Amino acid sequence: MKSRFHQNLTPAGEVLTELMLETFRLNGRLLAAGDRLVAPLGLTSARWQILGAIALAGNAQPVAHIARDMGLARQSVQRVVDELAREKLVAFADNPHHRRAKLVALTEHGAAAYRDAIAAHAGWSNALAEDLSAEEIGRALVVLTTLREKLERAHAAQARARKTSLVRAVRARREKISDEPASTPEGST
Amino acid sequence: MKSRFHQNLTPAGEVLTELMLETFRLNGRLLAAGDRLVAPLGLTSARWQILGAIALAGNAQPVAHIARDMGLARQSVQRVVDELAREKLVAFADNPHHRRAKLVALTEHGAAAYRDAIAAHAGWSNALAEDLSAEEIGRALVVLTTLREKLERAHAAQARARKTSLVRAVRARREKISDEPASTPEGST
DNA sequence: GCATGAACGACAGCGTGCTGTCAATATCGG
DNA sequence: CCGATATTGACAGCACGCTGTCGTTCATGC
Repeated sequence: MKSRFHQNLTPAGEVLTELMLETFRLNGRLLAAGDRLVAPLGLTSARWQILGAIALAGNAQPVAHIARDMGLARQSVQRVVDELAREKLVAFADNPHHRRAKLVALTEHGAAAYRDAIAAHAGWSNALAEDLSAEEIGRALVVLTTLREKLERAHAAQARARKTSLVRAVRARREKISDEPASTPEGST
Repeated sequence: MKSRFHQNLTPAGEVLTELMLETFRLNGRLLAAGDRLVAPLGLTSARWQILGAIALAGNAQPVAHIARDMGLARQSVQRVVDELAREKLVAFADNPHHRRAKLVALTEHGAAAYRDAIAAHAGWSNALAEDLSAEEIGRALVVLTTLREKLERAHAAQARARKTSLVRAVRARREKISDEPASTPEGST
C-alpha cells in the first residue's frame, strides 16, 4: 500500500489526511464566498455567523454562551460582538444572573441585516447543493461531526490529565514542605 | 419542512448549511490539534503544511507554485516561507526560468523536521480515523472536494465576467472617444 | 460568613489567512 | 523589436482566530 504521505498510515488514516487538507481548503473557499455574499449588506462571514448564532439561540445570551455554542474562544466572539454593538446591530442588556456578563440581543437593525443575509445564503446554498443529494451531504456531515467531537473529547481529556498531574505535583510539594519543617525540629533525621 | 435557518432552503441546501458550520468548527479543531502535535518540533500547523507541500512537490518550486498547489494566496505562503528560510528549514535556489522567483527547497534540517512531523501525524491520524472506515471518509472527501471545486469554478467565472465587462466598458469608452474627434473635423455632425 | 475555584469581560499580543499596490520579470502578439 | 499583459516578490494593512493575564463576579463547600 503506497502512501502519498507516510508508510505507517492506515488506509483510513491516509484518506483522513486528505480529508483534513480538503477541509482547510473548503474552509477558506467558504469564508471567501460567504464574505462576498454578505459584503453588500456590510457584513463579513464572521459577523453574520455571530448574528446567526444570536438569532438561533432564541433569547439573549452572554457572549461566553454564544462562543460556546459556536465552538469558538470567548474573546474572539467578544471582539466581533463589540464591533456589532458599535454599529448598532446588537445591543447589550442587563443580566439578572451576572452583573458583569451582559446579555446580547439583535437590534431591529441587526435582525433585518440577518434576515437579508440568510435569504441571500439560502439561494446560494441551494444552488451549491444542486449536484449533491441531501443524503450524501448528510453522510459527510456525520463524518465531520464524528471527527470534531472526537477531537474535542481528546482535548478535554488532555486538559483534565494536565490539571490532575498539576494538582498532584502541588499536593506532593505541599506535603513535602509540611513534612520537612516537622522532621527537622524533632531531629529525627 | 421546518428549516432551522430559512424556509426557502431545500433539504440539500439545509443540510449543506449545517455542513458549512461543521466545516468551520472542524477546521478550528484540526488546526488546534495540529499545532499541539507539532509544537514539540518547533513547528505550527501552517508551517508544517508548507514543509509538506514542498516535500510532496518532489522538486524545488517558486513560492507562487507552492501557494497555487495549496490553494492559498501567494503572499501567505511567501511570509511563512521567509520565516522558514530564516530558521534554515528551507533554502532558496536560483530559478533558470525567472530571475526574480527563486526556487524553494527543504534543507536537511527542514526535511528532518518534516519527517518527524509526518511520523507524529501518522499515528495521530490513524487513531482519529479508528471509528470510521476508509470508505466513508472517502465519500465525505468526495463531497468536500465537489463543493470546493464548484466554489472555485464559480469564483473564476465571476472574475472573468467582471474582467470582460470592464474590458467592454474600456473599449466602449475608447471607441466613443475615437469617434468624436473624427466626426468633428469632418463636420458630418 | 469566608475561602476557593470557576467563569467572565477587558486588555494584550501573536499567527495566519486575505486583499491591494508597486516594481521587476517573463510571455505573447503585432 | 516593442507594447501589452500576466506573473512574481516585496511591502502594507486588515480581519479573525488563538492564548495569556488580570480584576470582577458568581457558585460552592466548610
